[in-house]
Amino acid sequence: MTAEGGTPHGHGDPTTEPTTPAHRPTADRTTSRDVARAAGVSQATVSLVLGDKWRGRVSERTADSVRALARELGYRPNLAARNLRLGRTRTALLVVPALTNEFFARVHAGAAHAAAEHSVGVVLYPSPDGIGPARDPFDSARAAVDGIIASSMAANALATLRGGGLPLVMLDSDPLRSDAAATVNLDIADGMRRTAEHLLALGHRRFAHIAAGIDSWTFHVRAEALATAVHQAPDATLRTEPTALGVTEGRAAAERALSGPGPRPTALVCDDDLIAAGACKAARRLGLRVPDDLSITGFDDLSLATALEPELTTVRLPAAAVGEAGIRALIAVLDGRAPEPTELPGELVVRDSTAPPPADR
Amino acid sequence: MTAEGGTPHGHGDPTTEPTTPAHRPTADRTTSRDVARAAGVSQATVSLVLGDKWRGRVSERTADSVRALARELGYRPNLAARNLRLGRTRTALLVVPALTNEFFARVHAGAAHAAAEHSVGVVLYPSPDGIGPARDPFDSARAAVDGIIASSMAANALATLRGGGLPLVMLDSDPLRSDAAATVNLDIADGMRRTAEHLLALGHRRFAHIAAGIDSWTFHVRAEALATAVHQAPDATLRTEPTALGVTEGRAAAERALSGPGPRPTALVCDDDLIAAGACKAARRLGLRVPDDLSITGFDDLSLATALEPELTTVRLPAAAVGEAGIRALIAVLDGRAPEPTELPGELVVRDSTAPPPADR
DNA sequence: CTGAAAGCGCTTACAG
DNA sequence: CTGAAAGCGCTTACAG
Repeated sequence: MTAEGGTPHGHGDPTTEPTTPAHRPTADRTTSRDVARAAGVSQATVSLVLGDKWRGRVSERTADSVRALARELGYRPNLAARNLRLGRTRTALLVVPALTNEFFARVHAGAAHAAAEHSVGVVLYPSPDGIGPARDPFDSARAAVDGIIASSMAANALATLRGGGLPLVMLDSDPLRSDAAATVNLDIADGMRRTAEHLLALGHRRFAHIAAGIDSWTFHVRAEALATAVHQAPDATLRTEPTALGVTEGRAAAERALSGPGPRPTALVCDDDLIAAGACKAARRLGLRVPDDLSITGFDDLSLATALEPELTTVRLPAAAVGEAGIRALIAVLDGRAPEPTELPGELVVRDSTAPPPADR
Repeated sequence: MTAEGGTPHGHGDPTTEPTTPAHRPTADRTTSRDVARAAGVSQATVSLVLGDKWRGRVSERTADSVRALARELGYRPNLAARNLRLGRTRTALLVVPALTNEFFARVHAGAAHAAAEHSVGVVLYPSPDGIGPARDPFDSARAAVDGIIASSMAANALATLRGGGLPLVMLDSDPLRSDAAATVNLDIADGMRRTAEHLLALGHRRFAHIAAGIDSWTFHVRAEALATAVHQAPDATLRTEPTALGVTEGRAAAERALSGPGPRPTALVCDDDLIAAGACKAARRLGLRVPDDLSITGFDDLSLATALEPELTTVRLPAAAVGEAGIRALIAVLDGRAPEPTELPGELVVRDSTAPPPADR
């Protein structure tokens, strides 16, 4: 298996070009040596010119001719060779629970964007089991990387990641309990607090938390912040209904919350927008109007939030900014600089899925 | 910038270990040489044992000790060196228009899954401009790859991709006009035909196509197939309203289609689920009930399709299977085998957004 | 059963 | 202003 597949060798002019040795694993790709030969200069000169380090060391004329020949011959530097020589790859591994979740797709987009600005590559490793530890990111991604950025990983997923001895940047993870080289935090607690205060101000007192049943920092914080904020109102009640992430699962959990014993909650606080979408469906099934009979909030502000009707009140999380900050922090670490600790705010976006509870109308 | 950041060197035992040369770009990572030295064997033996090619060539005892030492020292092979030596990377570059579109996230998931089974890595390159040509995927992704898989690219995006001289597999693209090494097709036309026939059978005659205004094969086919199928009914009419991909954009286009001159269409055929979600919002704004007053169909069957109310009638595209087939085709090409041409079917999923037109009720 | 050697393609001191 | 040489860490014939 070579890069060019089964194509037979087809050397240039065998009379001017010395015969290559029999063992030739990399097929017929143009190398810097080929360019050097064509230009009548040394390999070093080619490297200097193409690496833009030639000023004052190579004549303008030579540089021009090298560049022309390189283009003509379709020369592309062999990255494996460069990486080996340089001892670094300028590539970061981004580990996320699942890319089909738009939040992580945005984190990736932000990371890729920031990385491109610094001529750094991003290799993605979506943890196969949704959340949870990748068995071996190094084996599976197979990429040579300089460092790792991991987002929103479950608590027990860290060990595997630290195995490589590579610098690790944690995103949306416990800033205290991490031995990461840097962290990028989201002020999740503040977002949840604002949500609760918004609902309390509307008059809600009976809350249900449709909570992602995932053992990760980001969801623990949501639960705690919600409980703390709700109980500021002495007469407020809060029950919790755990669910997997997803519309169907969220619907089932919301149905349980709405049809359980005791007085029905008037506000469903959901741990993300997918769950909230499910909660909206549950409400409709039970004949409850949103927001007239029931208020529902989400988290993340995915595109789903405005695709729904009514549009979701939710906490906007700057996912792309998280990815960008992650890359910047990693680059700082790799450059031996101290990364500036980052905490990104969320923003409560009030839309049409929240209103005063029915009793108050 | 080294892999370990600013940490100072900290060699093992300097009395037993010869001093390393001054220039040491790759910090203090354990190499196969270190393992060999520790085990008292040659580097070759380490390579053989760890590459599982030792049977009959190295004693069981030696192999065991090498493995133990490798683990103990935390040895990880330098991929750059291996890639250079082998002349291949076992890595594929996946180029998609935008990862925040769930369809492509699923294509990636399928590709990553199939790739992992074959110990192949996938590096992702989301085209920055949404659709359209990546400026230079090789520079930006910076990964050394053996081949490229590109999905649903605009017609003019191909040239850049072929620049590398690497084998190219095209997904969801024109099977005829491609000089790719292999293609994986989706039977888009059939899906659109079934959609039209479903609506015709319900009694619809006035159609509007809310069409993605993107110059790519996949959308051209949708337009053609719809027009052909609709015009099987001699009294059917079809107007087209172009839009960018997205909920907001789809809503605006649907509003234009619904409030244009002439009799109002009774069915809105949308080029994807996001546009359809926008169309649903447009209907509600105009006081039209879906599906009683207006039928709406989508394409893709994203999770959005069932998050909406009513749930969307749409064409399910096997996105993950597309990604898987892409990887398999690329591996076949790289191995010098002829890839089996693949055409994956779509499936019309009838849900609650389509019904007979109001006149027939 | 094991080791010494070559070489993948690149970049960077170093010598002229 | 330019070239010859070394070496990154690996794998694979090849020689014993």
